[in-house]
Amino acid sequence: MEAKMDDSNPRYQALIELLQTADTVWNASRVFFGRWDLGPSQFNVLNLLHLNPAGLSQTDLSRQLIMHRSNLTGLVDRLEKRGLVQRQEVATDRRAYSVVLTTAGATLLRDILPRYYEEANGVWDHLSARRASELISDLQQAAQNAQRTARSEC
Amino acid sequence: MEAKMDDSNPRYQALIELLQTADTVWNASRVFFGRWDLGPSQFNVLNLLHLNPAGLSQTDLSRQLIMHRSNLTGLVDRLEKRGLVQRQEVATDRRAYSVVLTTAGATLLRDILPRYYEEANGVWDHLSARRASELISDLQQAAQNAQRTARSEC
DNA sequence: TATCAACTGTTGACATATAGACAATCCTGT
DNA sequence: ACAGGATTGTCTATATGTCAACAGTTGATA
Repeated sequence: MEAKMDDSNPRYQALIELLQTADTVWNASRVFFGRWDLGPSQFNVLNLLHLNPAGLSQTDLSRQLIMHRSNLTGLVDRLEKRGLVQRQEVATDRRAYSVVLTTAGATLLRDILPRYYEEANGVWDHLSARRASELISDLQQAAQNAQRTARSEC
Repeated sequence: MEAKMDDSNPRYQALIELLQTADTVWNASRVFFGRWDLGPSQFNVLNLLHLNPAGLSQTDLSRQLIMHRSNLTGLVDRLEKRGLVQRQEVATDRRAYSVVLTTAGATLLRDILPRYYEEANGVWDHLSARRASELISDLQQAAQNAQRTARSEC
């Protein structure tokens, strides 16, 4: 017996709820980062560079952020204009830049991160650490299924 | 004892996973709707109009889609240019339009919806209907927490 | 070595999102 | 009746995302 497939199906509802919740969380993060005049994507770049002090190429960044490399041009432009990151030439490859955090960028990030973790924690206040782990694996499975679907589309 | 708040905290991981999964699902939906040359937002508009045959004003649409009304100008423009929706003047309010599905729009939607429900179902294949319901309430709670946080920011 | 495919960052055209300002219109309270 | 505040859709500027095309660079192979 196949599951009923319409807009009253709980799995469909769960998908809608997933998208809406993520949108709400994303918007809340936009408000949060607004305090420092940063977008969530700008923060993600800073955060990645913080985890990779040696620097990352724009293509590396685009892969980790799961977005097209052309986005990184403007994203890094704006961060560089504010002096938070810096494009460094790579001796071994004249095509690529190594994007690194500046001192100002690192300082800003040290200000943001503790509050960020605190806010993030608050979102799942009602969840035990154990349930959080279950949730993670459910979500990962869903992402895999969605990606499989998308690939089979091509 | 406070929970440890850094990037190894399972609640933080769950938040990151939520955002990544939603992004993956959203991208998969973009690929899916690409078959009909529609963006997910365009589909959402059509879907809402399908549920409201009497039509909705652009402000109504913006509220249900949780986005700024100015977005609806271009969104409805593009759908109207393709003949999928129509702006109808409202007798009782000369400021507002009533946006309605055209016959072509309804036909297109009837083609899309069954396949859409099927794909949506596939994303949560691994979840029982019962677990799906639990997931929904967890997500709703998270959305509430995030929104509360965002409001207290202002 | 010469060539050619793959990769790098940039650009342009476009879709989608925000925010703020605007004129036209509506509604409410006096 | 009318003044003033709220609402509606649109416009602009800006940020963010897609994709395709591009030139310059790299590297592998004949």
